Amino acid sequence: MKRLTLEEIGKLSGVSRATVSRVINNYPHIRPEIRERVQTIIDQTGYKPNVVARTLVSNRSNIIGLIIPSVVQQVFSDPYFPTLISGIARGCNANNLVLSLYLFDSLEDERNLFQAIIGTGLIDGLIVTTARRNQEMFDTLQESGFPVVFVGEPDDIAKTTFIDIDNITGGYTAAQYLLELGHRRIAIISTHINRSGESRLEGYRKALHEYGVPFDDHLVAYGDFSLDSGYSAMQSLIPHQPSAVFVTNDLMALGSLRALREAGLRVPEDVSVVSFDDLSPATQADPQLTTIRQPVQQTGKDAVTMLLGLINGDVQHPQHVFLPNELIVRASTGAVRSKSFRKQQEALDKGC
Amino acid sequence: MKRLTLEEIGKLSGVSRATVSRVINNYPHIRPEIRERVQTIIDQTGYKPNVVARTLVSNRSNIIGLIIPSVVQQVFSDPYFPTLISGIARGCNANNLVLSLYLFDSLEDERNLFQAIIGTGLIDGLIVTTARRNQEMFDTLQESGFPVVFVGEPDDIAKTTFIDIDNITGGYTAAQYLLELGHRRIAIISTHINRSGESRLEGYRKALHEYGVPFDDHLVAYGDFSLDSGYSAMQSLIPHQPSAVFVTNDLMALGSLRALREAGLRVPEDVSVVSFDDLSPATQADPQLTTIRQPVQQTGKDAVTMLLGLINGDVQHPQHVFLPNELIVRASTGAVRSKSFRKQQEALDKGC
DNA sequence: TTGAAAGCGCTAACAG
DNA sequence: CTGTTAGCGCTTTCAA
Repeated sequence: MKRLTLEEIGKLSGVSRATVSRVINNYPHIRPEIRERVQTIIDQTGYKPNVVARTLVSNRSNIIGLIIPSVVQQVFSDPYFPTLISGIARGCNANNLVLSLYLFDSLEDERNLFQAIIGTGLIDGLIVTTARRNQEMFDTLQESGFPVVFVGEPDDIAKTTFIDIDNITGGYTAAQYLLELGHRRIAIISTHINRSGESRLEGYRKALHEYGVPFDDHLVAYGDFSLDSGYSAMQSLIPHQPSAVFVTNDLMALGSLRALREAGLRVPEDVSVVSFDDLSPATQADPQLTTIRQPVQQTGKDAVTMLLGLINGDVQHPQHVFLPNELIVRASTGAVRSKSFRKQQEALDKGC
Repeated sequence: MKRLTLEEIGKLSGVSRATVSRVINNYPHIRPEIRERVQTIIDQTGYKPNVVARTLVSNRSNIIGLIIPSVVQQVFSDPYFPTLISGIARGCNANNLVLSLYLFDSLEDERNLFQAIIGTGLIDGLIVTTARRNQEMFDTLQESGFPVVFVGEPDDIAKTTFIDIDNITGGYTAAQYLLELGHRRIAIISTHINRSGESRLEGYRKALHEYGVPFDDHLVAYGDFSLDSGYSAMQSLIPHQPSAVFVTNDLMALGSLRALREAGLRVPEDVSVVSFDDLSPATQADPQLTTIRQPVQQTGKDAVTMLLGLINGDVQHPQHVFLPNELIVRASTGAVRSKSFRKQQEALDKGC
């Protein structure tokens, strides 16, 4: 199957290659019969323009890159990234963009490949997730002046265009819900691996403050968004007897649930659990999780739109977008129970 | 940040652009001092060759595409695909390849985009998963003569190059294990959505046959690899009182577990469950699943190697690779219990 | 060992 | 409305 060229299509239809090009690009001023003749030949031969040649002259490849700066293996243990990717893919499909995916095995790979991406003319722009802090990449990116949209609030907001959900409000809502249920000993499992997790903690503190509940360091633990880290964090929290815990993503909540179960604590009878994300683990869990739903797909889709705006130059640069989130109540939360009530309950249980 | 060209680097170093090109491509016969001089300029200026121009002339983009022919939303509910993607990404990194990801919202998208991919010179080859049967795409692909590696056994093996695990043996191992535990009423939840699922069923039948256990239609149900479908399938199986069930992927096993729990059946005391994949749901489940581990990452990595061989022409075309799999025993399986034993147990339970 | 020149397939002035 | 022409930035003969 030899590839045809514009020139050949031109010859076949008795016109110049320029005219064929015009037909293909829907240039208006062409004699209808010529347009038709050329189109027929194109259809018959199954000719397709060479996008590489087109890219070379137009300086637009219509390819955008997605960088997830994390070690490959970790990326997909959390359904967050797959979901984000599918949102981005949606956005690409809607805008005739091709998506290139850059995942890395090592930080060295990351550095190398990253250098190979920018300034080679292959891609028009980049979406970068703030999965993990990486100041070096961040700086290189900023200096390059290359069109980039970050997904997730970066540390250095000033000159960055990014999209994220409103993490502070999300954290606030979660804590507020527990407070309204009467909980006062509310633990939190947060993270330091990116800014978004810290913002959720900030929202939690804000809610506590507004309800006059003192912030207690003993009730704060940190993980890295993985199931195992949630498990360990919960174990460290249990001795401090929280009546509720806000876990800043679903996967860590799954780990918390396991730790609680192993400690003989029931959810939600003994401890209420609110998590964050509302991805598949939330409904796969037992009990199903009360959680803050964030529109991950939408985030990805909007990131594409923003990037396209940046590339086309019709969107001004440092632009910040925050998407809303909402509380989804399921089975892992309940009203606080008094100590005496719990005692009663235990007695009852022993009666069996 | 204006992009430099070969010509300009040449001017800066006082040589022709051809020489600069040779330096960059490690052409051997260059005077060392010239090479050094040019290299210095390249380093100082941070010059990077335009990969698009290079692709145009060399007819090699070093981009490969990954097509997952499924509706976007469904793709990522199963960790199988994310894991596969990460394996493929690994393979790409190891071979200096860029990965383009094609996901679709609708079958129409699928057709359009698919047409737009092949024969445009952008990508060198394609990895296609047989997530779902799609004869039309399959045929187009075959006719095109384009380098393609399928992941997962296709229906039409003859002229196809593909990689898969040995599903028949996997199914056989699962069933055999249950048979050795003494189970005779072994149900199966399989699927029709691709050949791999059917092969697992075939292995199951083979084991039953070898152990002289008659195949019972009532003990066979089908799903689509989703959690919900596993849930429904298990519900339809429960009335036929299997003592064990072989579920052909982890996600459906999660659904089965839920159905069993709701029916008041304990795992593994009342029903043993063996699943397939050994991806994250297997260890997130309660009890953790006995399952057939398939090397999904490796499959992806090897698929890249195969594709590269096809592209370079140093691998002959219809090539079939089957990767091994192994049984991982966890907590969801146990020896069969006699009816009388079960009765006793129930009596005991009631004593509480 | 190096340079000049042709050309990959396309778009976009510029004429006519 | 259409053809001619000049590149886009690179690789690769072909000479020198």
